[in-house]
Amino acid sequence: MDYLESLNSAQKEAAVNTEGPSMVIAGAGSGKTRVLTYRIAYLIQKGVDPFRILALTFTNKAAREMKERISNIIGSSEARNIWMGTFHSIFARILRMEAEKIHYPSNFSIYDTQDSRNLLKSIVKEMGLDDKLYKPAFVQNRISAAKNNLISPKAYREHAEIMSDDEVGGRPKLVEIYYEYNKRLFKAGAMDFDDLLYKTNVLLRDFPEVLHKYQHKFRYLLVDEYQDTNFSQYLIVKKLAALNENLCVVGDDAQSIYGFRGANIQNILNFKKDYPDYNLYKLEQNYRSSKNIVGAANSVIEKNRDRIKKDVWTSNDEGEIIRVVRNLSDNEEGLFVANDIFQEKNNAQLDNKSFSILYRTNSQSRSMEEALRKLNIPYRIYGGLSFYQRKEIKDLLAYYRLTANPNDEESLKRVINYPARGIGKTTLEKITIKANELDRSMWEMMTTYRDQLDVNSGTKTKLANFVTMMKSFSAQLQSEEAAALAEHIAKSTGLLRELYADKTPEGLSRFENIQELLNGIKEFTESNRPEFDGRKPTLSDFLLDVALLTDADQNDDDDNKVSLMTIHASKGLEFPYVYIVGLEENLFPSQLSLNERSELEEERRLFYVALTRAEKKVTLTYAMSRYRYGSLNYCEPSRFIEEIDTKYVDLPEVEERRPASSFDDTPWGGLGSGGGNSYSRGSNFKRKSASRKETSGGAVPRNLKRVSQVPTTSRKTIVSGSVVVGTKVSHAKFGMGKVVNLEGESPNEKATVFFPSVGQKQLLLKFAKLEIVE
DNA sequence: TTAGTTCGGGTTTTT
DNA sequence: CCCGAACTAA
Repeated sequence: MDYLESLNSAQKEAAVNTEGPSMVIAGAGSGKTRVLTYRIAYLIQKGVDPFRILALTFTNKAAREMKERISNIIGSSEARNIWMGTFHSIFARILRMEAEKIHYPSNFSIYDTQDSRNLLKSIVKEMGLDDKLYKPAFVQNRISAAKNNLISPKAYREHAEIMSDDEVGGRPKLVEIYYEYNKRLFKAGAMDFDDLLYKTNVLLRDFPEVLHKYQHKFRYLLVDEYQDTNFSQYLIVKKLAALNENLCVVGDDAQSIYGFRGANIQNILNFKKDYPDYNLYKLEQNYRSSKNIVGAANSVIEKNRDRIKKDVWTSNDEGEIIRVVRNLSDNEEGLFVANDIFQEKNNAQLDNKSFSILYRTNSQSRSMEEALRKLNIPYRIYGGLSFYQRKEIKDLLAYYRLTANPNDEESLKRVINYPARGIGKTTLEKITIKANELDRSMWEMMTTYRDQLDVNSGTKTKLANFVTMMKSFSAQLQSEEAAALAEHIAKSTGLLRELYADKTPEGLSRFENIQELLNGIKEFTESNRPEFDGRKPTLSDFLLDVALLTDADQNDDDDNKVSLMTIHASKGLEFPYVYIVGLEENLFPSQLSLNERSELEEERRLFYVALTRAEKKVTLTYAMSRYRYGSLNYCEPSRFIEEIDTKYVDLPEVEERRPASSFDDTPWGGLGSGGGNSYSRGSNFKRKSASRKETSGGAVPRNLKRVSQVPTTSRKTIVSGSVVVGTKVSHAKFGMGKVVNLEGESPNEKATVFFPSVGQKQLLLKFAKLEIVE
């Protein structure tokens, strides 16, 4: 077991003390995954049966990679037998096996966020409630929070505080929606994401023999990213670990970024209470990042009040100082980043995969993508609209789900008239109403109780045809292999034909996506995973797998690409060069976090996570204006920038009297022209932020201030209307040029100007202080 | 019933 | 800006 020698003493202690409860508090980049990997490898080499190890990870990809590493260490494929995966996928598997105990079909459907939102929408409508008040997203969050805290509809009604919250908010009927929502899920044989954990708790609570079975089965429990577990998950772990208490949780309170999803840092603090004689291991040496990055990250996280004291340090090089780059607009921010990556790549002969661009919201990826495409830099976006959320994929999957579980209402509604079969809204409405009346599922109304439907005979025939088709699929569920049945369904429903007929580029790509899905199913059918015990996987096995896939789980054949993702998605990853973009007030930190200290602190932890992804170099960027809701907004730099201890960071110079000089920071300004970007440790920057604290109100007055500033400084410069195509102008940096085009409306007029020295540039008139030459 | 259009409203992060 | 709901015409 010489592999253990590569660990430092704290890591090694954490890896080899396998008995009893232990908690590993692991600073960013401190080799947490290594400890977890080695600990499991060590267990197996000591003779523990892999089937008796349960390891809960944050993504399925993390699980897959860890299994691979363990296999390499122990030199056998035994590792594949470990129960390793996300909470959701592991317990979905267990629920499948135990489903009938809680009166669910073993083929229960898993509703994703969209499905459950649609269901809520129809419930609100059916109950005749105002959907402005009972917004589906709001209702969904409220119910999700309840479920994550194991509050049943009944407990919800009896909870005075919750009920009065709803009352005050003008939503007294929320609890009724919750009741109905659960009822409908049950009737549809479906669970939402939260149910997978909730129902597991019910199962372990109401069936002692089941609890005992799994307590005995799982002799060793490991939980990664413990800081991101919610109460529901906490309780599952506590129950399963109660017998052997061989529980190891690993986490870092400073990286807790899923509070919005019910994650509770208290779980880390409670550990002490639940297991008083636990072992605590602190991993504080960072192996990932340079001294500058570690120092910067530490100086930021110190600003949080709620935290466990930790002293993360590194013996790595000093490294490069953190850059802050200001840009005029979101598009120019993208151009800057793309140009900068291009340059860094050439200077140091680096791979694309050394770079990562991190942002707060998915919508920010667009300007980055466009700029990268312009320079032909290959990139890959993680997250956003994932493959499995695309319409055509969801449509086909809905057929599969309906085949496995005909009561699945959301799937039924999705496909009953796609491709068009003449079963329209009216018919569907009639079925729903009657189904609610008789307390039956829609499917039952279309089969057993079809006579009771008040529809004309033509429609009845159409319904009967649909039912016959679906029944024929269901009949083949057990006999046919997943891949064969999947293809059969795609063809005989007419869905494939429909997409094939569409020759638009989008249609083409939709068709390709379907092919890709079918290929994926084929691959799945041929994989022979231990959980199938040698039997061939069916379509419903595939569905379980697919419902819980994360986008991060997607593999890419060619992985030498720049990575683009949200900071949330970057958790656990590392890159030599990291660009954190959009560092603006109201974006990062998010506008919605500004009212609560706890939420602002979560944003700060998010920033901490972003910084600590980097090994060598961090570049922070922000834009002075950004398109949001389709219109231009002015932005202030994020408070997080100035929270970094100034010795680790280079701030841009801000010349207050000449805002247009920010052109110095534009990509073309910096590109090639060496000293173009002049930064100093910005005292101006500081001064500005001080004034911000005085107006401690919201964003609005600040933005107004910024806008009104502009005209007062534009005496000699071009104002709207004073320039036409052909006008000769002069720019402080680019020299003489000629206007070749004008677009946009005042005050956002954009001029395309040709400069002999640098070529064509797009300039916003109100920023670029152009002087008219003739 | 369908397809095509307009209109209004909403946008954090994710299993 | 992008989506879905509502409306309109065939």
